[in-house]
Parts: sequence; structure tokens; C-alpha cells
Amino acid sequence: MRYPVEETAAKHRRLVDAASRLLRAKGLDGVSVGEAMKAAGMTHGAFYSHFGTKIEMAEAAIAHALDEAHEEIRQLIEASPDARSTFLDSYLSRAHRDNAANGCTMAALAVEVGRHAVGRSTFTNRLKRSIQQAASGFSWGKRRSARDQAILMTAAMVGAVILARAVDDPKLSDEILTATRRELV
Amino acid sequence: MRYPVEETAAKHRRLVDAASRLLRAKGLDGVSVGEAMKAAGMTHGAFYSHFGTKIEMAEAAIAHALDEAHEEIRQLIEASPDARSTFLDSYLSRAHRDNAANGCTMAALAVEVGRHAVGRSTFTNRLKRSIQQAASGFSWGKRRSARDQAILMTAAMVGAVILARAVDDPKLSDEILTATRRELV
DNA sequence: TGTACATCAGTGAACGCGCGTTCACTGATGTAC
DNA sequence: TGTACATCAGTGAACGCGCGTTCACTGATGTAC
Repeated sequence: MRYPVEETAAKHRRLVDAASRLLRAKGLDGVSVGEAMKAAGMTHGAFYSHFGTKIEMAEAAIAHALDEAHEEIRQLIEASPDARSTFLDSYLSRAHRDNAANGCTMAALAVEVGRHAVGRSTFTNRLKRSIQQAASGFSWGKRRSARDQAILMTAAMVGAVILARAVDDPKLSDEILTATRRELV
Repeated sequence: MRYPVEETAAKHRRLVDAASRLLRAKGLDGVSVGEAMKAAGMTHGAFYSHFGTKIEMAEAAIAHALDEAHEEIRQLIEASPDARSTFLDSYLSRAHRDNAANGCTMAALAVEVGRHAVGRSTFTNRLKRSIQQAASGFSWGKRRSARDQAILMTAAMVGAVILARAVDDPKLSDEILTATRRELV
């Protein structure tokens, strides 16, 4: 049957949001179309009323998650004079490490973006924007280029969270986060 | 039919080696058992004479690749007084970025190790060893802990290569590598 | 040293499963008049 | 404003495919005597 326009749009938003969390937690091959639809409160058959392929959904989900993160950081920069240190604390936290579903899209999906073509240009634009945001919005040491420092910080944070998640030993995992934090301050 | 013992052992080594390259290039779900067997010069049916499950093969492949890397770095440290800078150059090179199959196992597979349980304890041991190797084998600034610096360098290198691989724009991709290099020197 | 035979890595067909995708069908919505 | 009907998001069964895994079979190897 036909559904009210706004209701359909709301379901679409729920699907993209649910997909972005599931993908961050389980990766592209770890999430089925049916699972994403179920998380959005529908059955799998309706999927193709929302997206042409699973890949298209993934691209939308990645763009959505990256945009959400950008907005959060924008607010952080606006609100706090010491935004960089606040951001480091939350990014390199146990909470972030243990909650990939709601965490950084780069740490969760960059490897898969690199492997398949999925969301590559989306990812590129958003990373560019994110580096600019960090370089100009955070405060940096005067000796070296702010942009270089922003790139190093981004790479180190992403790498640290990925490694901390891969590791068995809770002491080592915590140490990866705290040592990276100490070095980046 | 039955095969000479040494021939079987050689096939096993070929399988592990081929798997380690395929897995680094395509990820766990991107490589089928048949594909790995074909790369090792066999047909898929014989797989279960070598491993009980696909997961077991992945664990052996990860351990193999990490051990090979450890040995390479050991030789580098032995040979060169400025090993750290040489290592940075080769790790943060375009060649490494563009050749995941023969590149760093952490940059290629850490995310999947974190997601599934595959090779988690193997990965943990080898990362521990790798951090120690870097902290004690490379030369570091005196102001801060060598171990913290080794952890930051590892995280930043892994993150930089992952991001450089995910990105569309060759200029940005190169910049991620060179900026990280400049900051880590 | 020679003979008999059990072993077992390898082959290729087959199985069962989950996946992405397609399809016939439904019926309230939104539009044309 | 009311009526007739085309639209289309959603349902759930079905399809085809590739995957991991199993299996009957092969025949040279390696062992027991």
C-alpha cells in the first residue's frame, strides 16, 4: 500500500542511521540488507524502494556518519577554547574504543573504503574537510605547520583506536590509547 | 594419492604465504578458500588436509606475515644506525600504500581482527613484540618515554597508510604520507 | 632387500546455507477531474 | 468538495549464486614384515 510521504522519509532516515551504526560495528560484509532493514523496522523486500543496491546504502550511511561527526566537532570547537584536548580525550577513550557502532567512521570503515570502491569519493571529501576543520579550529604548536599537525593527529588517533580494538590484552589496549594521548597533547 | 612429506610441507608453506598476501589485499571475506588454494597451486578440496577451518588458515597467515615483518625490521636495525628513519621512509611510501598484499599486516587486517575474534591473541603478542622492538631498537628523542614514542609512531603510521589508501585524490593521499613522515622524524 | 598393504594429500562433485536481488501482490495515499 | 483511480512503499515468497564444508574416490608413499 501507499504510505504518507513524510512517514517514508522518516523510515529512510532511520534506515541510513541504523545502517551507519551496523556498518561501523560489523563492516560491509558483516551486515546484510535484511539486518539493516530490520533495524529500521521494515522487512527486506522494501529495501529496493530506498536504494538501488546495498553499496548505495553503504555510501549514504558513510556520508551520514561523517557529516554527523563533522557537526559534533564544529559544536565542540564553538563551545570550548581547549577543544583539541577535549576531542583527544573523548576520541582516545575506552568508551570510544568499546563502542565502534557509534564511533568514528574512519577508524571503523576506512580500510574497507580503501579495498572496495565503496564511498571512496565521499570519504575523500569528508576527510579533506575534517583535516581543514582540525587545522583551523584547534590550537597548535607554532613551530610546525598546523595542517601537518592536524594530519598527524588524525592518523595517530585513527591508528590508535584501530590497534586498541584489535588487541586482546586490556593493559596493552589502554596503554595504546593513553600513550597516544600523551604524545599528541 | 599419498605425497612426499617435504612436498606436502612445501605446499602448506605456499598456502600460508599466498593466504597472507590475499588476505592483506582483500580482507577475510574477500578471499575464498578456493582462491587461496588456487594461488597455492591446489584445488579447494584439499584445503581441509591443511586446516580445520578458514579461520585457522587466517590465523596462520596473520602470524606468518607478522613474523616476516618482525624479522625484516630486525635486520634493518642490525644493518643501519638510522633504522628508524629508513623504516619511516619505506612504511610511508607510495609503494607500500599501493601494495597492500605485500605490506603491513596491521594496516591491512587490524580492523578485522578487532571485529571478529580472528587471530586476536596472535595479533596482540606480535604487536607487543613490535612495540618493544621499536622502542629499544630505534633511536628516540630524550625528553619523552621511548615506549610512548614507539606507540605513537606505530599508531600514526598504521593510521596514515589506512587513510592514504582510502582516499581518492592522489594529492591528498600523498600529503597524508609526507605530512606524517615530517611530523614523525 | 623385496613384497604387501595401510595411509593420507589431493581431486572434483555435491550439499546446505545465507546472501543480494526480484517479483506478484496489497491497499492507503495523493491526484485528476 | 466529492469521487475514481493510478501510484508506489511495503510484505513475504522465491531465485540464483558463491561460499565453506563434506565426501567418495585415487594412487604413490612410507611402513611392517
